[in-house]
Amino acid sequence: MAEPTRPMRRQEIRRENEKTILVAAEKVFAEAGFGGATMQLIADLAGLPKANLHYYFATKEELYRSVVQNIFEIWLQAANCFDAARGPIDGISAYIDAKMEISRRHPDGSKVWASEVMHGAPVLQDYMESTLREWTDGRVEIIRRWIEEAKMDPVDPRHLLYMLWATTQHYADFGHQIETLNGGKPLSDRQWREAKENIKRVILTGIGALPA
Amino acid sequence: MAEPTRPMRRQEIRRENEKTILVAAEKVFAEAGFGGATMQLIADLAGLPKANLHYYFATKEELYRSVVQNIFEIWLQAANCFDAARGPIDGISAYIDAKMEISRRHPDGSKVWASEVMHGAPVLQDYMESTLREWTDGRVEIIRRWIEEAKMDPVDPRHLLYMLWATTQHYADFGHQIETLNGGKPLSDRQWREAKENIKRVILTGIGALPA
DNA sequence: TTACAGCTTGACCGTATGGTCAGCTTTTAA
DNA sequence: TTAAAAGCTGACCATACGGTCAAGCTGTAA
Repeated sequence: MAEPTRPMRRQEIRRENEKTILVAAEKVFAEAGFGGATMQLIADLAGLPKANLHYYFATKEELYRSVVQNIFEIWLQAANCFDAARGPIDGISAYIDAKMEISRRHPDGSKVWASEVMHGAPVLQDYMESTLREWTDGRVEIIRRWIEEAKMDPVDPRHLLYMLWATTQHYADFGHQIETLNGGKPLSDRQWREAKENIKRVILTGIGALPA
Repeated sequence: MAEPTRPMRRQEIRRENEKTILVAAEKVFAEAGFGGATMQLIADLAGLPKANLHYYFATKEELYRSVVQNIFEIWLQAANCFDAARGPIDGISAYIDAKMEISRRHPDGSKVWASEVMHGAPVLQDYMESTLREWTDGRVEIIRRWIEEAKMDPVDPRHLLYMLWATTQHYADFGHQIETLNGGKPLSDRQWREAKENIKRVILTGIGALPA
């Protein structure tokens, strides 16, 4: 755009094209599902010939796997909020904020992830049985400690985690439904803030971390 | 099975075949998504020739629409729990029970519904803009009254509803993830009961309907 | 018994899709 | 300057899919 056809570095070309393709793919996979997505659709959205996609990603499955792994990384990063926290108020608040931000900024990625899990996690089974399980076990331990230290009521840590996942993820996966019920308009900044505050208040109060 | 080829009534034939096809279709759509599902797969699972499916359901879209409408009916029925209730404890408890029962008994239907909404509700848009909106507005009004009557804290009714939907639906849509984290085994009767109780306690306490 | 309507199905068709490839252009490094 | 490596792409292919249809079968009602 700026410079008239400055020669691109190999590295740049690769990085840029892979990025372009991944962004397009994420959107198409989110909108149509794996089965409904076509390489042609992704290529059109990326503004590249279909054969070019196959140069960077040998198969549709490989491209899909890349998209799913990408969002999984983001998802795991949000996990860190949990660690440094001194108690449930800090930790869970930060986690809800982080997950809601993901739902807002990466709704397509969230949908792809949800779709993947819903269909039995054909490509992510390994991750789920290793990384995800470890992560979950770690947080369960943290929550258990909070309960021992009387920082919250004795709530089953796993079901609490599911509740956090479900509630935050819902704003991405069911965003269309929420939008429809919101008069066809996306949630405003204010509404997102209210959503976060409601979730935090109900859950933190519900587990006895905040005074009722 | 019982009688050796007793001649079937026309009505019976139709009802039975439609039922068989719908059951098979629900499963295949849930597992593969609309795009990934094939009429052949559904036919095989139903134990009928593919051409026979097209006799009862002209197109894949029509079959899909029937499946989605079916689950939507069930979904709406659970709504009634809300109505007769005298307060949030009764109403929300019953609703959580009903929705969790749906997640347990109709996980495939739940997934199809989730998938449909995630992909922008191409066939259900009308329902969402009429039936679902009316239903939602009605419950919002009920919750608002409960708040006025000081039966619960002033929580935003919409975000509370989303929380109920999300949390209960999660056990169907992300059932595979939950199962994986449960050591590869489905939740037991006891675990389902614990799930329900945890959700109820956290939410009802969180909205100030139960004493902390 | 018969004639008709509804049900069944193997064979078939057009199309769209994932994937391939040969030949071209551009970058790179010596 | 040059030759190899990397990137690009139009044309092509085999397959699988949704859908059709004509011919046969079966329940129904007179």
